[in-house]
Amino acid sequence: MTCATHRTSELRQRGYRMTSQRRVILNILLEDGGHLSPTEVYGRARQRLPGLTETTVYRTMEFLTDNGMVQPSLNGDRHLVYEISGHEHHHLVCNSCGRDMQVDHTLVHNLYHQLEDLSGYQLTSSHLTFFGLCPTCQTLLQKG
Amino acid sequence: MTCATHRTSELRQRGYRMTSQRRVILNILLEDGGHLSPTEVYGRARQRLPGLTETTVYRTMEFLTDNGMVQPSLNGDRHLVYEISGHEHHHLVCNSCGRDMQVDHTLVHNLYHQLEDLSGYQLTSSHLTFFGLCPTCQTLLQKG
DNA sequence: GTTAGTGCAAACCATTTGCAGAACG
DNA sequence: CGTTCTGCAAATGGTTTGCACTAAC
Repeated sequence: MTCATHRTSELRQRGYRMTSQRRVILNILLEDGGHLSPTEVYGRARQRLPGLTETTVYRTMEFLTDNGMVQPSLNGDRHLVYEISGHEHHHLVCNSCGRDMQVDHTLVHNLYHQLEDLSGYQLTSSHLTFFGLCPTCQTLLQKG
Repeated sequence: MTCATHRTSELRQRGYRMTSQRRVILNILLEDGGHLSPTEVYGRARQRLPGLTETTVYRTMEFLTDNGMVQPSLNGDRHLVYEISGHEHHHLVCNSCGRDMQVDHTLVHNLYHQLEDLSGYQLTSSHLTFFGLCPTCQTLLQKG
């Protein structure tokens, strides 16, 4: 079963429909893998789907968010951006040198299950950033 | 040394000034402890400081963010909100209705230690947000 | 006195809404 | 066929900008 048909049936089960607009927007987010603003999504999607409107992009982003397929967040300019769900990446940032280490998602798995059990929520994604001092900066600070 | 004077000297060291506007806004965020939108901050701050403008609130929020004193994030409605830095509390947000549940920090404690052991980092703080569907919205979506 | 910061008013741009028609299943 | 979904156009509202004035130090 392909990615697209899987998502289609997922929507159908809930009484929604897979449209060309939703398919194109999903593919754009999948291909990019990063954060895109509604305007950026619109700019790319209209090339594949002339006649598409920004209104539809906004409504689609909200719809996909409600269905757990995309994830909203803020970019550095405090503007709304979206990324496809399922690409879990977490950050471990050094306050001193700014080094950013990726955190393996398997570490977070246990926490996920504990959270789901305790809250009743069905988790789809997360944004985790940890701040601290990396090993190098710890020794540098100790030397003074 | 009080909280306010500490922040004042912190700013002064960088060539900035502590103003009544910045002090009031910081206090409001400290007292609330939660997430406030620029409009909410404005609504509360103008009561203590008549004549304050929304422009100043926006500029102050950006300024405090750049100086690490407040933290921007998204609320459930995908709107920009701010909270004071240094409060260790984590979020569990429903993608559908926006309900936001607090996550007990003790849950995250284990993860902290695992991360420190594995990475060698010395953790100081974190910003954790989990997304998913709350129990209510899970049943609503299944009905369609 | 010098420079950072604020108020004001206007512009800007992202986002939302109502409604009629099109498309999906 | 019925309901969901989209396009259109217009309104809304959050956010930004330029400039003259005020206040911090």
